[in-house]
Amino acid sequence: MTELVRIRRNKVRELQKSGINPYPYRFVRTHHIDELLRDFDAIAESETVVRLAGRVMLKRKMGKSFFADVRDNLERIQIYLKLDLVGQEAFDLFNGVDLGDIVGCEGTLFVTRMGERTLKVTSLTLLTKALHPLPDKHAGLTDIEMRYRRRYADLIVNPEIRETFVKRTRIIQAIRDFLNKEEFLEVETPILQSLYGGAAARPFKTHHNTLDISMYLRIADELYLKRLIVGGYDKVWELCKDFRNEGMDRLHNPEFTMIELYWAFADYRDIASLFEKLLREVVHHIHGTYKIPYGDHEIDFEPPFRWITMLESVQEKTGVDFTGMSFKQALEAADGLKLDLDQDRMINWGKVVETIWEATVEPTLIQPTFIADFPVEISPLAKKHRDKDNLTERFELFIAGQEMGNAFSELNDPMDQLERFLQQGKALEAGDEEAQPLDDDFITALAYGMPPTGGLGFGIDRLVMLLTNQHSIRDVLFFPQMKDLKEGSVPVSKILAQIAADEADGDK
RNA sequence: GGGGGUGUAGCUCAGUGGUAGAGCACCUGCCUUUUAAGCAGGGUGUCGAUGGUUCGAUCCCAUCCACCCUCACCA
Repeated sequence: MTELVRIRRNKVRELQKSGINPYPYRFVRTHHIDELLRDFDAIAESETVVRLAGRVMLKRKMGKSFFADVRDNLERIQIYLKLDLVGQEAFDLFNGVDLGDIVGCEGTLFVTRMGERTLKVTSLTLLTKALHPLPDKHAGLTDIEMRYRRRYADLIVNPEIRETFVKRTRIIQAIRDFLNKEEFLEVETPILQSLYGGAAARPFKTHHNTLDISMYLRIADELYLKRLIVGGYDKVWELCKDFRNEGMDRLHNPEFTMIELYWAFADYRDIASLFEKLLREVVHHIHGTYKIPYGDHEIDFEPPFRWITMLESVQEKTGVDFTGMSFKQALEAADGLKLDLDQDRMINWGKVVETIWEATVEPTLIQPTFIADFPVEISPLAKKHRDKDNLTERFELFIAGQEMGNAFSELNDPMDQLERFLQQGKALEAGDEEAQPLDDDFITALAYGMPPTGGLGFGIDRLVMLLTNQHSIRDVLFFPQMKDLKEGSVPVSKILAQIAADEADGDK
């Protein structure tokens, strides 16, 4: 490794000695490569002189000429460079070019004997010398750890994965366009908070030196957006980076992105219609159709999505209707189902229903399905159902067996909300690190009166996974969280420092 | 946290209780329409780390580190 870098570094020094800057400032392009390929015949026929820039990915020497593949943002093209045409200086320059170097080329287009569309170079500029060798030219970079740790290298040699991230951006843009059209106001609320809330999760804690107070990275922006509804905004939303100090796996990264939106004077049915419409538009915008592949499945986003209550769905799968049962009756009924259930979790009627639902219904929800009317015990931020005892006005949307959104008719009774905070406070004192602390100012806001409001939160990372057919959150994040490398790794900077030291010695 | 797997050259990977291998990359030479260009020559390595067993360990054992899968946890 050191030897490979040293060879390239020596080329840099040789260039500098002969007055060539291996890291120049600017190169004016006339075309991107995709544009050249699109209008190839016309540009070739008119012998227009074009200028392109990109990274050298392949290089073939043929005596007094070279062929090379150059890639820019979107496309690759072959360049042809021969001594007669470019002169000895440029020929020698290109002879020293390594795979991974970035070059600028000027020339005209032609088609080779083998039928390859090619740029005949008349002038060559080295734009950046790469000191680090590129991964193998055809095996590429497959080591998943290296792909996450050095995403830039992954993006260089696996250009198809760039598509996933472009789609991610387009998905967010489509959502933003939709919400703008629906007259939702995009807002920004604090990420750094002196008090966290709005979800059950352990926060990341930090310290503000000047104020000498503890601060937290937000775990949700719910409580701030609701304050804005109190303040009189009708429809607000935020693209929010949230941070949760919890386990990591295929579906969880400590830093992730959600969208939360709140809509005054609306209830959870209004939210469901809005969400359905939003997904329909986004899916169509990205795929041009409503049917998309995900793993072995084909997901059909053609609305309306199925709407079924949690209790109905349980009855459908188990034949048992838990409606109106006492806690004891529910436990007995659960026992009769002969499922392998975690008994410790089933501490009340709502938990029994949820546990059975998770075991029997959740994995079967492949096509978009709204599960509605959750038990009140497991829905502390949702308003009680207007007609049904022990239930709340809440839904979650499931697609491909994964939760894709969570919505309520929001709880806006300050007395009720205070009680729930006090309960949470007890849990916090008892050692439940995920319990929510009392947010006095939020209670104050509710005391001023929050109109009836529907709210929705949905994870962007998971939506992107769904729409790009990816199965790990790390594949839709440019830079997923990784542990630092300690033993056994030799940082590139150490190699460069060694070479710098050797050069200093040599110059004496 | 439990279970399973992986870690060898810049990259992709073989392999062995006795001085470490291939392809590509890289270096030297030849080749002016090649294309995974070709031909001739050259191994550039902390075998993830630390201990142990052994005359001798990359290999066997222990501990640790990183990553992946899975279960548990998860408003």
